Amino acid sequence: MQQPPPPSYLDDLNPSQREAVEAVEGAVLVLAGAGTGKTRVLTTRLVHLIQTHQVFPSQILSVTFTNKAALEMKERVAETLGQPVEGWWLGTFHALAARMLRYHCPLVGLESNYTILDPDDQIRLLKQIMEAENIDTKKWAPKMLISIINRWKDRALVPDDVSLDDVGDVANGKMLHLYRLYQNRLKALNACDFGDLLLHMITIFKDMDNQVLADYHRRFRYIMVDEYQDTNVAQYLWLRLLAQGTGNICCVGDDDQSIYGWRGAEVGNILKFEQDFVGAKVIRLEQNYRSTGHILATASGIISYNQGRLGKTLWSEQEQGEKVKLRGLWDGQAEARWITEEIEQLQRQQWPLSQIAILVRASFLMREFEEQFIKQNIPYRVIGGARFYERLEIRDALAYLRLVAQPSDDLALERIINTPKRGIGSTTVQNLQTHARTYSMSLYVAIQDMAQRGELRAKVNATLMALVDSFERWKSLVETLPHAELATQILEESGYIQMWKDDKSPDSAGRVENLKELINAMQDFDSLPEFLEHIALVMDNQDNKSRDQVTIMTLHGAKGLEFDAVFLPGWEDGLFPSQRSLDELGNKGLEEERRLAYVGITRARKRSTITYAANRRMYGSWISSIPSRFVDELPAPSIEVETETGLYKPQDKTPSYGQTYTPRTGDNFSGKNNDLINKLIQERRGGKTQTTSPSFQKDNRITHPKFGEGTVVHVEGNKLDIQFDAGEMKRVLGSFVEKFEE
DNA sequence: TAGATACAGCCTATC
DNA sequence: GCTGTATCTA
Repeated sequence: MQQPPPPSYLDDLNPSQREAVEAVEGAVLVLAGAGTGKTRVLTTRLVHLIQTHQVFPSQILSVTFTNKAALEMKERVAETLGQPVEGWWLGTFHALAARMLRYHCPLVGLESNYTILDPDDQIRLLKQIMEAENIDTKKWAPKMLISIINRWKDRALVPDDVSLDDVGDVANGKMLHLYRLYQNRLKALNACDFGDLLLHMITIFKDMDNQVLADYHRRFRYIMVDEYQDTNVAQYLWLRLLAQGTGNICCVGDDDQSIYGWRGAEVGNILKFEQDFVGAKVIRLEQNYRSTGHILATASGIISYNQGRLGKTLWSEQEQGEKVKLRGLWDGQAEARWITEEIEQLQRQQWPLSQIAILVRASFLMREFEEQFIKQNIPYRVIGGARFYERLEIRDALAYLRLVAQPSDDLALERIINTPKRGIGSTTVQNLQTHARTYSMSLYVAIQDMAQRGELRAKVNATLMALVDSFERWKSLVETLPHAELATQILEESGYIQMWKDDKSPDSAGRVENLKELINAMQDFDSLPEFLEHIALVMDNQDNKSRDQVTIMTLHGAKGLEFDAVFLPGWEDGLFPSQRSLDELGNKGLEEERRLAYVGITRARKRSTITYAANRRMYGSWISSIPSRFVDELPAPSIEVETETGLYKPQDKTPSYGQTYTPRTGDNFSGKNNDLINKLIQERRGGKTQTTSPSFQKDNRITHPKFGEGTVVHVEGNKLDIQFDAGEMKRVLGSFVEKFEE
C-alpha cells in the first residue's frame, strides 16, 4: 500500500510548526515566540483534526481570551476549509463557561435568566454591603476591595477556601465576611460576576454527585487554548478538569509575553505545564517571520535580563535591517513633534500609515500625539478608551432591559429609578432598600409592597406606581413584541430618549445615536436574554482598520498585532517601568514591565524607534525623569543612538525622578494655545468640549463668583492665595476663578 | 430633592 | 488637570 500524500495545508509549515499541528494526542505545549506563526499553527491544527482525523467540530473546544481572537480564528479556519465550521465550541473562557452555566445553573442556586454583572455593578454592590456593615468606604475603597475578591476568584477561592492569613486587617478584618455577604447578595439578585462564570462551573464539575463533568468528557475529545501564559488559576482548573477526559489538550503561549499578572494571570501555569500534565510534549516555535535581525536582537537582549524563563532562542532568515533608533528629547511635546516628523518622512517614502503604530505605556501619553497629528493633519485612530457598552447611555438603556428580563435586578432598578429625573431622591431609595432587606424581597417588589401598605408619600407613590405599571406592561410584551421594538418602546415611554434629546450638551446627539445603534444591534438576536448575555460577554468594538491611519494604542493593546514601523515613546524610569508596578510587585513587577518592552519591540517588522523625554507633564504638574533602566539593557550593536547633547550620558545619570520641574511660562507650556486643539480632539472623540483653565501668576487680577475681584499673591500648584478687594485674604482653587482683563 | 462646592485620586484592561 | 463623588445648602 502506498502512503497517501500529506495534505496540502501542511505544505507551508516549518518542521516545528508541523510537529505542533500533527501532535494531536496527549498534552502539548507550544511555546510560540513573537512572530513565529502561532495563529497559523492553531488554525492549521484545527483543520488537520477535522480533515485528517475526522473529528467533528462539536468535539473540539477552542478557548481564547478575547472575542477578537476567537473571531480571527473562526475566519481563518473558514478560509482554509473553504466553508464556515458548524458546531465548534469556540469562544472566550467566559463565553464558553456562560454557555455551560445556562444549562447547569440550578446546581449552584441560580435561575437560568441570571444576570451577568459588569465591573461597575460589582463595585456598587460591594459598596452597599460595606455601608450596611458600617465599614468606612473612604478608608477602604470599594474599588480596591472588589479587586481583592476578584483576585480570590481568579485563584478559584470561594469564601470557604480563603485562609485567614490571606485576609489581614483589610476592612477592619472583615474582608472575608464581606466576600461571603457579597456572594450571598449575588445569589439573592440571581446574578453572578465574570469570575463566577468559571467558578460556578468548577464547583459543578467537582461535585461528583452530578454527571456534568463526565458528560463534557464524552463530548470534548480535543481542547485547544490560545495565550496560555495569560490564564489564571481558575481558568487552569477549568481546563484541567475538562482535559481529564481524553487528556488531549494543546496550549499555545509565550512566557515572555505574559503581561497580565496584575489582573490575576499566573505565569506559573505555563512554567509548570510539564508537571501539571504528565507526559506533556513541549514544542518550541523559534523561527521568527516578522522582524528584521536588529529588531529581534534588541528584543532578545532586553528579555534576557529576566530570570526563570522557559527559554527560547528566536532566529530569523531575514536581513539585519535598520538598527533600532534611540532618541532622547526635552519634553513630551518635543517627543511627539519629533515622532510626528519621522512619520511624515515615512509617509513621503510611501510607507502606509496603517502600518505605523505608536505604542504607549499609559493612555495619558496619547494626548500629546493626537495634538501633533491634528496640527499636521495626519490621520490617526486611537484604540482603547471607553467601549461601546461602557458608555453611560448604553448602560442606562441596558438597565431598563435587564429589569424587564429580570425584575429582581436591584442594581438595574437603582440605576434608572431616577433617570430620567422623576423626583425620586436618595431618601426614598434608602427607605426602599431598608424595606427590601427587612422582608428579604427585591427592590421591585418592595416598591409594590410599600405602596400597598401606604408607606410612601403620595407624590412618590404616584411616580413609582406609574413606573411599576410601565414595567408590567413592558414585561407582558416580551413574548409577543420583537425585542428591538420593545426596546424602542421602553426608551420612548420611559422618557429616556427624550432626556437626551432635550439635553443641551454637545455630546447628547451622539448619545441618541448610540442608543439607536444599540437597538440596531438587538435585531440580530432571537431573544432579549440572549442579547443581554451577548452584550455582557461578546460585544466588541469593531474597529474600522480599513482606512490609512496611524494607530495609537497601549502596549497591552498591541499584543498579537504587528506593524511595519513602531514608535515606543515614554521610556522613562517611573513611567516605564511604571513606578507603581515596582512598588507593588518588586522584581516580579519589573520583569513583567520588561516583558511589556519585549512585546512592544517585537511588534515591528522593519523599524522600531524608542524615545524618552527629560520632562513630562503628569496630572497637571511637571516631572523630570531619567531614561528608563531598559534603555541601558538595549544591546549596543543593534542600537543607533540619536540623542540631543547634554540630555543623556550613560555614565552621568543623576537620579532626579520625582523632582518637580518648574515650567517655563512661555507659550509652549501654558494651556493657552491648546484651546482650539482641545476642541478638535473632543469633536473627533465625540466627547464634550473641555475648557482648559488658564495658568495663574503672581499679581494676576481675577474674579471669583462669590468673593468678587482680587489679586493673586501666591501660586501653589492649582491653589491660589488671593487678596480680595473686599479685604479678605483667601486660598482658593484656580478652577473657581477667572482671569480678569482690565 | 437638586444644584453648588470641595476634594481625592489617577497605569495597564479581558470578559 | 480632569472626573467622579461626598457633602453642604437653598
